[in-house]
Amino acid sequence: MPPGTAPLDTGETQDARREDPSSEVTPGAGTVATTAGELGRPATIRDVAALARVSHQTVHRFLQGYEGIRPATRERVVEALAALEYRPNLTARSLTTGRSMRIGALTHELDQFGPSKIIQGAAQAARDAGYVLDILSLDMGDPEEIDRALETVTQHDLAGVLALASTDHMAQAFGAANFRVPAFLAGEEDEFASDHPSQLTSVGFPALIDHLAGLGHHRLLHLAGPSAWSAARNRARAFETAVAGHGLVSDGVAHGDWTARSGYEVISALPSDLGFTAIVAANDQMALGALLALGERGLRVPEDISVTGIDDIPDAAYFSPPLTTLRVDFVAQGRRAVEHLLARIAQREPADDDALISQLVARRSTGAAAR
Amino acid sequence: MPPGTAPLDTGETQDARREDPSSEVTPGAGTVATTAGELGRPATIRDVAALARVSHQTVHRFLQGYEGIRPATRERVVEALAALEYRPNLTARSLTTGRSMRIGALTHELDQFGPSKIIQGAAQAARDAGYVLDILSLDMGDPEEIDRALETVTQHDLAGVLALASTDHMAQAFGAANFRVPAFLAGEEDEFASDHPSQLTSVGFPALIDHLAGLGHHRLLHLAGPSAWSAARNRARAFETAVAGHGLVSDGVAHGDWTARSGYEVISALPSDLGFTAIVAANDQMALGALLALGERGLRVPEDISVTGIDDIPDAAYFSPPLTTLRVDFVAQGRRAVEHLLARIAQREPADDDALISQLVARRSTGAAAR
DNA sequence: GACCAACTTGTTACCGGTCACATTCGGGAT
DNA sequence: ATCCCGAATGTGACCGGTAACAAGTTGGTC
Repeated sequence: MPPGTAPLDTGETQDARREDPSSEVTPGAGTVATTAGELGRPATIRDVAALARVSHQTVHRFLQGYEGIRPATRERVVEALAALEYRPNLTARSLTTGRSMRIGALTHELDQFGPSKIIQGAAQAARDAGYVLDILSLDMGDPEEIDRALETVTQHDLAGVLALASTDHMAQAFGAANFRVPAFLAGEEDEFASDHPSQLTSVGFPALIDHLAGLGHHRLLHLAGPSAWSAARNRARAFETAVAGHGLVSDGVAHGDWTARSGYEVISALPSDLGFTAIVAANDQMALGALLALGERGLRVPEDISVTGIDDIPDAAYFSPPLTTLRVDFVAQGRRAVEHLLARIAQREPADDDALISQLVARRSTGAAAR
Repeated sequence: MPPGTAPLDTGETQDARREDPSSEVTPGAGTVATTAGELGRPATIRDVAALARVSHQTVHRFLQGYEGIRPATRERVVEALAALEYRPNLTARSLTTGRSMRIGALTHELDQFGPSKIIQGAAQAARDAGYVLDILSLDMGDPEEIDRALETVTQHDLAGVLALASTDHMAQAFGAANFRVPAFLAGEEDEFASDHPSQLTSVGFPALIDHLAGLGHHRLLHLAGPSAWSAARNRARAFETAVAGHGLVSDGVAHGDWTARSGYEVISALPSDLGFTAIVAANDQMALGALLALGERGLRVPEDISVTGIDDIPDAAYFSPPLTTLRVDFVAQGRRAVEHLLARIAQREPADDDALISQLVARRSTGAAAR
């Protein structure tokens, strides 16, 4: 279903008004009493009250779901509400209550699979709880960017802030920040650790290494992400742990920057005599680059060498060959982060969550070790 | 630089307060006069005024950049502002002014390359203009989703709404909606049309077809997107036009759904005797699927058949083989959409924009036509 | 029919900026 | 010194909800 693309147009425009003089207006009933949908200011609670010939407070009570309103009164309110197409002004509401129903999400690299999926999950969870997720996508690289974002955040009164930090730099900046509202600083979900509650080897990083070991691989190369990323470190650590646990040999760690290009370059630069028989890339993109580099070196995958990724991006199933990888549930991570934040906002303990466990997805990029 | 992934953590938390009793408090100067960063209510304009021994209006004037404030007075205000760590309350501001500095962006499929890049550009442009972009990612498929989103939009008073419609369904829903604020409904940027102002054949869709023609290809297959997407129709139309313009033969149009899977399945399902020598996919993902399917059919790319995509997603350069494609500037599209909206909000004419022209990126997936 | 409690409804003030208007201040001219 | 005028500053109301409290109704009881 998902499209690969969705660009924009020359721009149809539309006006923010509508002709619909379907309702009656009480003549002289206050300043406004505009007809529904007219271009004038939207109806307020007092306009509704005037039309219904009650006090604004009665309208307010109705909107709050208060039961003790006489049926006759209630009916007039309902009618006025409909006639004026009343919509509560959330700005005014949050000014008095001091609470808003908006959560700010500070993130970056939104064009990447992981972050965007996390945001998707977070947006879902927020919406389910009646909140709106305001996404503030930071442009890293600009050092002032974070400061400006924080400034923004503190001004738009938010119910809470979700700070999605991927790198140490961001984590540090967020950690030092004074958001003035409940904040939840989320970093890397360490779901690859082998000391996980679940001892199953059929899932998670151990499953991946187990899979490779079962195919006869002994020497493995880890193609890691940049070490400033907690995700990269966690994955590298999980790799080492799992390798050691299986009595295999790590042939060292090469560092890329998550991109396919870096995977390509790292593998291309390797000396001609590869000591390992399998490459465990820290994400699918780098695995993609590795596949290309291996092909150019005349090595077949998986006959000569096996390659695995992490994430299971949608395209991974259609690489040449289709990539064996660990599926990560980013959406759940985003949802969980919001739930934690909501708990914090409500000043209650967050629900214990199940461990997120990545799933091994075996495809054709892994095969029996050569010779 | 971009990461392939960025998951979350077990959740470091942080409190929204800070110990910093660095500033002096005027004893008894009003109700508040809290020390900076304390957990009490944030300082208001009146708190600042009390501390500076001026009226709230003077503080207001200062904040507005009013020049006519006596130096001595000004200094007291500046000090009070700093001491109390004053931050304007944008909620209160927009309540009175009736204007907010927030733009809502209705979109969907945010996990896809095109949409996320568009949003990135839109967020940039919005920020440059001092606005914040509130991203409302819709979950298509749920028919009520759009209605709820519209409800949300009308309640959170926004300066304007950017409706990014990819499909006819969404365009229709947005078109029928009453946003009550300036709105800009953006659809597919038709940058592939061959009747474009620019007659250059070195860019855009004609360049792609020209490239293929130059390699000796005569019969081409278009692997199109779902026809409910305006982008799919535009690209298909541009394909037909360009093909006709070069005296080539279109071998028909096959429809996918933008995914690699659909590209794979469509190409796999083709009869064994392919009449064409090149596949022009409407996006890179489908081209990826096509590459895999062709490989499985024993066809080499580009020796036996050439394949092209559209978008130039970052991974396309590392497909096996690297994909010849048209690079589309989604970021610019997003930026442009926001600029149009801002013009509409300011009730001025939008600046004429240059035509967006996709660039041919020739890589190794295209080669001389077989035989 | 009077009286009281419970139920309905209304009144007023407030949130934190902004706006329109009023008032006070300061310095030059007389 | 006095007067005047523009510059500087202050006052009060308002935006659209919400909250606290007050007032008006209703119904039941004696």
